[in-house]
Amino acid sequence: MPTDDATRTGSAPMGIRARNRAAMEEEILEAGRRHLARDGAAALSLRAVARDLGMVSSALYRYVANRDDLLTLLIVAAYTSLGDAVEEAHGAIPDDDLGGRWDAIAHGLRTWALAHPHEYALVYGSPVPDYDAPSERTTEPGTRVQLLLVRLLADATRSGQLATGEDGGEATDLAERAVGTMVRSEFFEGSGVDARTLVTGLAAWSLVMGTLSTELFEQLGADTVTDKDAYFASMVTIARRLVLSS
Amino acid sequence: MPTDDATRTGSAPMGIRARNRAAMEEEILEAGRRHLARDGAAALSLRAVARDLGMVSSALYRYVANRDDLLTLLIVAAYTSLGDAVEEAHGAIPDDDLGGRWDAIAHGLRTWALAHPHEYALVYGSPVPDYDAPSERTTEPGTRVQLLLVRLLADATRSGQLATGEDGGEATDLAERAVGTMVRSEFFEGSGVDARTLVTGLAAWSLVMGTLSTELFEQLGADTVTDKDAYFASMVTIARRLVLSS
DNA sequence: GCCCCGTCAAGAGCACTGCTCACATTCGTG
DNA sequence: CACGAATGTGAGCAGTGCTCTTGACGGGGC
Repeated sequence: MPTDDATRTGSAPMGIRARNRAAMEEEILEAGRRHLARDGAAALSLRAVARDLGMVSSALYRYVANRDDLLTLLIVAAYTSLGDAVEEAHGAIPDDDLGGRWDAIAHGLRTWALAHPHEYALVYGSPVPDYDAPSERTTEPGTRVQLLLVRLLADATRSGQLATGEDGGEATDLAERAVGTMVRSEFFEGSGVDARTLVTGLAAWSLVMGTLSTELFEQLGADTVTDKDAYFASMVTIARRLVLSS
Repeated sequence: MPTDDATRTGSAPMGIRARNRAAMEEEILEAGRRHLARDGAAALSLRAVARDLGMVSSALYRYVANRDDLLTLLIVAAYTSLGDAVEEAHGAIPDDDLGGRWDAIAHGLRTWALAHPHEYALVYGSPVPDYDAPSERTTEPGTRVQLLLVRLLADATRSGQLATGEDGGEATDLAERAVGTMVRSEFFEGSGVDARTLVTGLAAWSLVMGTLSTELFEQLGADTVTDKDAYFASMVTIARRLVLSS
């Protein structure tokens, strides 16, 4: 009498291993995403995923090194899904409509986040305890949206559509200290973006992310905000005016 | 031969229950906070804190209904600790120095958050799976900082130190739709704060929270920001200028 | 055609978790 | 002082991640 996972009732009728490895990995990711959507990252259970796939938990280790590895797979999947969604929304706007591009990025982010709240929490929420994301696998897919932002900043700089900050040298000094080396890295090579602009752009981004996190993580209180779409739109507008003059 | 928690070696020599209930609850909270700081909320283990206290896990249920209840206790403790810290920082600034008060609130928040990262994540990070915070116990302590902000907005309105937004009626309409009923609630009774101002204030707050979450949850990338203090100060300044003219 | 070895799944087992319950002990109060 | 309420104990159930041994299968080399 089996004492482990074999308590599952039936199904998985024929030739599990007929499905080749790639398909199996795809199926695991799919099941993982289902469980993520239902229970969240911290409660993600390898055994449950295995049960879902009609196999015993230990068999899953043929495809996935451990729970952290599955988490990593889900993280890059989330980043990819998010990147695709935001890039698509952004791509529908003409290049010279900078304000429209900003709005498209922000609202695209929110639309995706509302559709995939747990995946949003996975990548932008509090880190999962005892899990370190391997940066060599996650940073590149996790930078795609930020890349759009930087391009937007560069285009705004080039076309002279940056918002005019009236403040003096104090803020510029602070900005230089904060992101000076970053703005002079090869990443910003020839973009014309200066530290002051980058900091403002990051502020706009933080404003949007903070708003979104507050909404998704339900810190708004129940009846404070009546129209969440209008609320987010207000925030996006304020953030846009921080960066762009148009 | 015991199979459960009794594998602890010794100690707890005399009269555990000599310490009265209140002291015991305090001790449980203390130990819970230690474990929270080490392992994070999602990994918080009742058995581990019981072990820490030199008793068997089941005994802990005399004081705490279940894991969620312990979590709730830790949440209100975190909110209280945060509220105390921020209120103290804010209290050191003269009432008429509105900009100073804003900075004190923001930097007070960050100082506390850096000192208690896991508690910050507990209250402002992604929600713990399968846990619903009982709002009747958490909202009141969780609103203290926001209360300071609202008072600041009211004072700025009263003394005419609000930043002058140049944008037209569109943004005002949006703001009205977003927080209209909130700004007319008894909470804002007689404060003079209008929807447009409230939205701007919430934007400033979201900007700060977004910045802080990004820093604490390590989404900044390793070598992007060189001077995190300067970075945060930049953000606080930008946020302040969103709201205040001074 | 056969055999050998790599791939894959199964299941047992270890250490941990939350939670419940029957039992024992002890304290404080009537 | 005695009794009842309060408190601590340990066993037990169901679940978790992960490891290890065992066994079934099947394709490539001879």
